[in-house]
Amino acid sequence: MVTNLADAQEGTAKSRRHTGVTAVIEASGACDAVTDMLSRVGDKWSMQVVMKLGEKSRRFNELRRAVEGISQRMLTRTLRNLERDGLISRTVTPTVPPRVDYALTPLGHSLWGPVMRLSTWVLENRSEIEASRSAYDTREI
Amino acid sequence: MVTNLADAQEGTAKSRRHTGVTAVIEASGACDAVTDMLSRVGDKWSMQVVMKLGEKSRRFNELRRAVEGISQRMLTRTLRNLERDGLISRTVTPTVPPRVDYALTPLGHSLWGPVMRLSTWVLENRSEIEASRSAYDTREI
DNA sequence: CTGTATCCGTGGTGATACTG
DNA sequence: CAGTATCACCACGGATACAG
Repeated sequence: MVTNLADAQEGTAKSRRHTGVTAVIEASGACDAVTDMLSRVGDKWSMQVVMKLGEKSRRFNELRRAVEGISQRMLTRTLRNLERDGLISRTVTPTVPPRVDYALTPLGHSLWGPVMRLSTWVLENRSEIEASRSAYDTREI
Repeated sequence: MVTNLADAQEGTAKSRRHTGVTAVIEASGACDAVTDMLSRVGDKWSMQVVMKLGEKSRRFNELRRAVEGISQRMLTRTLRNLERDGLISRTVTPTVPPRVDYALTPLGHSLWGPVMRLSTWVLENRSEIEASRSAYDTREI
C-alpha cells in the first residue's frame, strides 16, 4: 500500500498546475507560467545543476560530486525535471557499467543569461539583505 | 502543546540556512546566497506581490484582492518575509480601523529589472517548454 | 481592517538499502 | 555506474476561527 503520495507520483509527470491556456500572453494570463518557471528556477538544486552543466557536459556521479551536498535521489529528480522541461539532454551509452551524460540544451543555455542577471543582483545586494534581516530579527528582543 | 513546528516558528526568523560567511564572493561561496534568494523569488506568492506593489503602494486588503487566490495567512507571511529582506516597507497608521500601507523599497524596485528579464525569458520560451513537457509525458504511454 | 491561532493535507527533501 | 524503493521528517500552503 502506498502511504506517501509524493513518492508514489515520482515516476509520473510533474503536475505544477498547467493552465493549458495558450492564449492571453497578457500579463495576467501568463502569470501562472512565470510563477511556475520561477519555482523551477527557485527550487533547491535546479540552478546549481544548470550552472555546473553550463561549464561542461558531465556524467551522473561527476555531477553528484560537483554539486556537493545533493543526494543521489535529489540529483535524479532534479535532472528528470530539467529534462522534462527541455533544459538538459540525457545521453545513455549502453556499456557495462552504463554511462550517462548530461548536457545543457540550447534552451538551457538561453536560460543562463537571465539567471546570471538575477545572481548578479543577489551578489551585489546580499550584504544589504543580510543587514535587513539582522535588523528585523534583533529589534524587540 | 505545539504539534506543528512550522506554525510554531511562524513569528520567528526564517531560518533558510544562513552561512554567516561574508567572505568569498567567489562563485562557490556565494552560491548559497544566490540559491537562497532564488527560492525567495521562486516561492509561490513573493513575485506576484512585488509586481503588484511595483505598480503602486497598496493596503493589505487591496493587495489581497489584487493578487487573487492568495489566502490571508499567506499574504501576511509573504509580506513579512519580503519586509525582513528589506524589499518592501510597512507603514502603520494607528487609526481605528488600522490602516497599513505596503510599498516597494528602492532595493525592492531594483529587483524588478532582473526578475522581468527572467519573466520575459519564460514568456518567450514557454511554448517550447510546454511542448517539451508534452513530449516527455506522452512517450512510452 | 489587519492581523494571529489552530488544525490539517500535501509534497519536497534526505537517509538508507537495494538493483541491473 | 546510475539509478529505484522505502521510510520518515517537517515545511508549505489552505481553511477556519478568533482578536485588537
